[in-house]
Amino acid sequence: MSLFQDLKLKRRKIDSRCSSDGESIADTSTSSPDVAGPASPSNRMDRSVPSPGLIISMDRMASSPECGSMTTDSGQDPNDVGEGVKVKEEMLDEPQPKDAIGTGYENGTVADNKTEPPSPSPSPSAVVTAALAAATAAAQQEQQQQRRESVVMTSPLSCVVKLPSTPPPPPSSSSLSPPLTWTTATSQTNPPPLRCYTPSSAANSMSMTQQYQQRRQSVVTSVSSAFWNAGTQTSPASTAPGNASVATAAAASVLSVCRINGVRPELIGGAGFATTGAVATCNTDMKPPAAIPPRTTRSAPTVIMGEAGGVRTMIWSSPPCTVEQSTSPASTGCGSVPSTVSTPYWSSAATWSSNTSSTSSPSPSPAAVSEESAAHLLLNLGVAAGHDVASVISHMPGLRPISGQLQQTSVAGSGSGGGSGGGNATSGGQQSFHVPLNMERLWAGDLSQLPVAATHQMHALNLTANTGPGWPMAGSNGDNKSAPVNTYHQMEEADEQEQPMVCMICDDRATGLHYGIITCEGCKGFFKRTVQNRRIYTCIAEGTCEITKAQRNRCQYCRFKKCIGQGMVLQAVREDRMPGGRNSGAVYNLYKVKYKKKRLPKNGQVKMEKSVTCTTASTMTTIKTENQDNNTSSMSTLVNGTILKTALTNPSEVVYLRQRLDNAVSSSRDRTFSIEATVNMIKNLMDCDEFQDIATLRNMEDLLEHNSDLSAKLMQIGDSIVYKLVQWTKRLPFYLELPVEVHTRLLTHKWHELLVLTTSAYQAIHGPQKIWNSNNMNGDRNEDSEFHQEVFQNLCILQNCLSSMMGKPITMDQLRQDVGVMVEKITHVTLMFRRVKLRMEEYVCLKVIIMLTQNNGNTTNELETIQERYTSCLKTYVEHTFPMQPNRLQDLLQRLPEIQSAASLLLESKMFYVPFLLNSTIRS
DNA sequence: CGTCAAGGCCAA
DNA sequence: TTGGCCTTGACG
Repeated sequence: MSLFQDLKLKRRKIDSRCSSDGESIADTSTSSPDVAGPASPSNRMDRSVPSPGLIISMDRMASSPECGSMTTDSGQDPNDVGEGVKVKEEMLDEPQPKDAIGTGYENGTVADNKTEPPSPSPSPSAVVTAALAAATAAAQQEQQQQRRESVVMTSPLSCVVKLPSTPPPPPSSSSLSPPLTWTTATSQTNPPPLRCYTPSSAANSMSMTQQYQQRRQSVVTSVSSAFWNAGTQTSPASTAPGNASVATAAAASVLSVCRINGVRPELIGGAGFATTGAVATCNTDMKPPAAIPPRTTRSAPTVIMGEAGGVRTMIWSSPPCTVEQSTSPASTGCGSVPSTVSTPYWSSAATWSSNTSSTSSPSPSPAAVSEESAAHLLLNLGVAAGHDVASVISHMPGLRPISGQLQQTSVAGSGSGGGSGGGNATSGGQQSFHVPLNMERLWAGDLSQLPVAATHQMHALNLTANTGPGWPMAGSNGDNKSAPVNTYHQMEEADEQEQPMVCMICDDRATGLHYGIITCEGCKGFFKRTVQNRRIYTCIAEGTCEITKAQRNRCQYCRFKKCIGQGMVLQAVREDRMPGGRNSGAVYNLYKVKYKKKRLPKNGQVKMEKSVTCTTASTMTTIKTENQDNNTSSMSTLVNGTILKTALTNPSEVVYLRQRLDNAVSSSRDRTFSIEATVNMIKNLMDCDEFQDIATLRNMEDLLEHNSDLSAKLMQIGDSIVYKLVQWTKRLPFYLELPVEVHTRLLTHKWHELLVLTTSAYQAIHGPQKIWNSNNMNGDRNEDSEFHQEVFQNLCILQNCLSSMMGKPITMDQLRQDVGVMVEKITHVTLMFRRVKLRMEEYVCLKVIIMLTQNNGNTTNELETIQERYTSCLKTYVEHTFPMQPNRLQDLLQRLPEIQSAASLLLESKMFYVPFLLNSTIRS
């Protein structure tokens, strides 16, 4: 008997003994987002949905200008802050994990000037760097608290609310005019630890109180926005009725009122569509561009289930093989179509939503969902999805489960019931309400669905979260040889040869692991045929048909939905239909069930216990060590034991562990990725990249028009840049693969290179294609002309912007002297990218590569490994996509030093150039 | 070489 | 169309 049989048996036995499992899960649903308080241990499963306490607190923070009033709560004297340094110390004094502070913060302070790159005007770079560090520090805290799963949700907030409520005494130095604040106000003897406390701003025309309020709010903004928005789909505003973000409302609309030709869409599977747009990033504080639509990508056959006229139907989003252009690598793999947006589900859903309001829908008219309800729904998605969503929904006017009643889950499967299906909606722990699952987001790091996923994984593992004595989890050292364990062993051995494994879909006799879960031959074949032939099923009932061995053929729709819900992986069905062999690691990573491949020995239980008996606390350390030692073996170890063990000892960590495992899987050096894996990796990168967002700064008009508040505007832009970079970092697939302090260090030292690359790439990809760019006989001279024209154009734009901003003319000579070389370098890179028709796929790889490039020789194995991974990824992509351009990869990589050089000049320049250099929208 | 998870075949 | 059985081929 293989291990999955073993696991199945165990689960069944434990299920029968631990019927309270579902109750314990359901308990968490009682925690309302409206109730401030520490995160419950149950909530720890969810890495993304803020704890209720967090949400409320941040809402208060964001809405109240008197955050400082909370200082009394933490015992701080509101007046006991005279300068920014004090603030920094307070922030650092927070009872947070030491490693949550990290070196990045220190690097980010101007006080630590030795860590700053040489700059004639260090303040500007330090300004952004410090803000970056501040925001990242908050992110660190968040990540730490998430990793540690300790209830320290208030810690990041404390660092904010401890900001003094009264202004610091005016600094003695500096009486510079506002426009020069950023460039020359830096006093080497009195460096601002945070850009918000730049002493020079004392010269501003506004009162010190006003300045201070502004600065404090700015800190609040930078810290809070980076914090709350990290990987969560909700915003603090979501908790404020009437103030829910557009994104939140849009997402709620997707959940509740969208129609495709009258069909309520319901994403039930596939790599799915992923949006990194509004929902994930909308921030009322930072005001990201509202005009930018949610960027949506698609990578795998995606199935949308909906209903029309009471008939459940299933729609293949689009023929996966026809999405890609002929030049795209994905043309070889339908299972992993990348990149280009094609009929995005979520964004289209928003459109549908808006259309719904103006057109009559054949389906029952969508209930008007209040924003408050929508916010509540979103807030509860992660927490309640795996529990008792119905109870949540039932309290929301206008919201109802799809089909108007509880239905078989599409996410967490049918639980212990096996073939009990959705009819039995109240069985313990069984999810009864359909919640759209965006698996791509989940795998990309958005773990807002984590409780569900964890539950799912538990089911997939055929285990329960029960960690009671009935489960042999610590037997290796002999200290767990309790009677229950022995009893269990005996029972298990006795049952082992009696009970066959059962299909997770229909409870028929299972024959093994098929497409990610344990199924029978029938369900295996059914799933394969459905995916291969892209069949469309409908359910004449309500999409809640029970799937058992006897009834499985009665409703294909519900059968397939259950397949998806139970975790069968669409991508595992091979596009090329090649028999035998193994699927790629990328596909295998999507599997819900990972188990020991080798048969257990006769006394295998003992050995297996050895592989799963580490304590949870040592899990991360174990992984890290394994990664450092040997990727292959560590992966094997992870697959074999760690996830299983974690599932046993601490189910809330399973998904996190899976992410580590996924990273480990793809961490093998010298690995040549398949094009499918490459496409998936690139797609993940693209999903987390706010390309436009970062290359098109907003509020430029404000910056140009109101020079009285210039420093504040610049600070806001700096905040925005920092915020976006931090958010990008946190969405990176390998985010959890590196310590937070490493991320901080990388951003601190690489932000300018990232911005230059982003700007150049955006200009090349989305910028105007100059007319002199084509059809000229004299190529060299034409390129030269193009270059000089573009440089001149950029300088003119810069000149106009600066003149407008500063209220006085800026001579071109002065401009050339200051930033001429830098503009030339950036322009050169841009032109090169434009000539080679740089693709987004390449850009996102270059971005990661350049960030991980260590110029000081301090390259670590981890960074190197990740960088090599994406270099290999880029190589595969380029070779596959541009087979006729053998030098393309080299050409692209050769731009990186140029970017670094330009970025270095940017760092040395006056920082008020940055917005204009980076903002692609003001060009052309 | 055994294992295992793909796809294929074909009778029902 | 289903599903039991077979073949295939990567992997350890």
